[in-house]
Amino acid sequence: MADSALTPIEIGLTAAIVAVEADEPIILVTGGSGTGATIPGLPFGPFDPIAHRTLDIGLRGWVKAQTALTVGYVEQLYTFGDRGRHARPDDAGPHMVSVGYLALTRVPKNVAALRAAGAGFEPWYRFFPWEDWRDGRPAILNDAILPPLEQWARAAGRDDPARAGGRRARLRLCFGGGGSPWDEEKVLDRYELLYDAGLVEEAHRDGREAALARSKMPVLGVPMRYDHRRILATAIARLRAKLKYRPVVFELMAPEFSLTELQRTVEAISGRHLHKQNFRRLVETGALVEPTGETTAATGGRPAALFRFRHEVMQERPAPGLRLGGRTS
Amino acid sequence: MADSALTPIEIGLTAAIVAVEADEPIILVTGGSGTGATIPGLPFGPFDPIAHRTLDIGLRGWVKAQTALTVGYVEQLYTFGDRGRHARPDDAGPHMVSVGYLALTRVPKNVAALRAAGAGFEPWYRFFPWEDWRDGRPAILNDAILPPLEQWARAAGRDDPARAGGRRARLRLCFGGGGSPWDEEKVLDRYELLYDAGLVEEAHRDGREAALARSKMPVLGVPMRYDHRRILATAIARLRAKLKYRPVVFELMAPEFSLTELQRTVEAISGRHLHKQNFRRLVETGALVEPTGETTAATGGRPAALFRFRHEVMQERPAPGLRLGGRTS
DNA sequence: TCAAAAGTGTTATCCTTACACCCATGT
DNA sequence: ACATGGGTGTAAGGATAACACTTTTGA
Repeated sequence: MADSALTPIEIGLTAAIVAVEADEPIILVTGGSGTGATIPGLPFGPFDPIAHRTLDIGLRGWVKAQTALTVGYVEQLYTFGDRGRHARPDDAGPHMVSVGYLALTRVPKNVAALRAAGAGFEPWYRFFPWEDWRDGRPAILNDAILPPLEQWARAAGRDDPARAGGRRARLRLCFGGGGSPWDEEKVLDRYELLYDAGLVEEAHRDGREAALARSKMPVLGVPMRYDHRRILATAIARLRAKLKYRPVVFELMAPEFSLTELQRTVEAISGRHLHKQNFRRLVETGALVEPTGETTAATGGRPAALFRFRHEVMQERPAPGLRLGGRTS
Repeated sequence: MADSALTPIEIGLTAAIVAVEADEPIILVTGGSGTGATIPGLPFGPFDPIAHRTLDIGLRGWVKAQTALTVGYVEQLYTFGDRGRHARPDDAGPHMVSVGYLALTRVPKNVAALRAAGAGFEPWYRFFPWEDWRDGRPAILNDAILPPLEQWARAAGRDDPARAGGRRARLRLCFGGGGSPWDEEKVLDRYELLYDAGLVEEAHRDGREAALARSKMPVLGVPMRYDHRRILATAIARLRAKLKYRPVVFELMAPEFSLTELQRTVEAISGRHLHKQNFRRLVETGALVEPTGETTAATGGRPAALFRFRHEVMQERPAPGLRLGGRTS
């Protein structure tokens, strides 16, 4: 309980750097599909306590130095000290703790610099295809996810009926069904359930091949290095939640935008459709934006009025966000 | 962006271990008032990646070993890598990153064991007297907090009027007034504001004595070692928020309790009064508890019916908590 | 003149808030 | 009998969810 000698460990800062382009949320990955054969991962950098006073400053430091991106909003997500999760059981290398971060940015002009560094932006729904409900319930759920999950729940019942019930309840809470609605914020819970059920490649890699090999299931979504997909799941969940009570969307928008563009961006992140009128009322009654007076030549149809974010709201109201209510629309 | 050598750092796990006794939230502190002359701090232990697979397991490990407490709920709060915050500028010791945790427990029987270890439970409002609104607005706000804070906001206006406006807005958002209500969840924001204004001892210690010495202000609340009070503020804020959408209160209750006891506990944590009928309806419509059939000989007055937590809710509904609405009652 | 997207007005419903009153026990 | 805390029914107000329709441009 008092001071004692602490074990030396290395600390890495892992970032989910998010932007939105063409109504698609994208994240910066290294070693992705475009750049080579290696499995994609999130960018990360070491934390050097001598050069940087705080973890946040350290993160901004290496991101700026290595990617030439200007990240605005930065938020710490979670700290993982997992051995036996992203490390192999026989791994005897130096121990590492990684601090996960969410960072928001605008889509950059000079993608060339990133490509040179072996990095690029990828749509995040490649890694989580079941999270995009904008065109209705994704087919992958009924085709490839729920059947093996239900089998996984049943499988526990052979020895222990109560455990099967617990698994079924967990399944229902995470993936909806049986009265429970789909909750777009439970991204991490769903990923962890798939991990536990051995349906994502990472579970295999971490030594759970038993479950995976036994069922010969197709692996769901594009896997990532270490536990980076878990960090990305945390980032998506946090961003989806934060949208509702902090005006963070605007970090992802151009300085001027139409209300439909704003709605499309919110929909892209939260992965579901929103009711147009209600969305507009929320934005309006929240006094989150102000008209610039300009209009834009639309992609077709009537030109849209342009708006900009009212920075003042942050000093006016306690929780200025888009309190998107319950279900779909 | 790729792998590179990481700086070795030590990692400490710092825990805010919370219980509630006699309608008072208490936390475990080391070196507190009862035990000696040293300044109180939160208990902490090293993280040993060899002995423990994850950070959470590591925390449970040393808490169990050193305090003989059974902590139920455990939640990671935040990771601080601050130099220049809890360390002195001239500090050249080994660098340390501390991971803050919130842990909930029942009040223990054998306090003797804790005392022997130089630890004990203290009411958390000693460290944050302005956070307890159960007997109405605390006098300390008007007496000792708001006047110097307003002066601090005005002081910035001499060179830079806009900055004074920003400070005033921040003050209003954190401490209410001018239409903004008091938000009991902004515990951390308030502490950080007081820190920035030089009104807590920790700011002095960290090298901000200028502001403090200039105004010769009385120091607010009992200070703590390092940045432990900041971690405690984070813990209180998180717990107050979590109450509303997760049934965490029950970790702090005896297995059987009356509804008034439950309400008193929630009030103790959130630091404000609740409307009796509304509270009961919330508990009832939430189906969070079930009657045991027993009653208890009350402290006076009619005997109260006893209830127990319905563990099943966690498998039934998505976010089972006490959705305590807006203002006071 | 027609397609395509922008933009608006209104109503039913639920949830939150607040009120005021009755009950059972110990002294 | 009365003080003390336990326990309940019900109405007003506001926020949310859902509805269908008009307007303005480019092809």
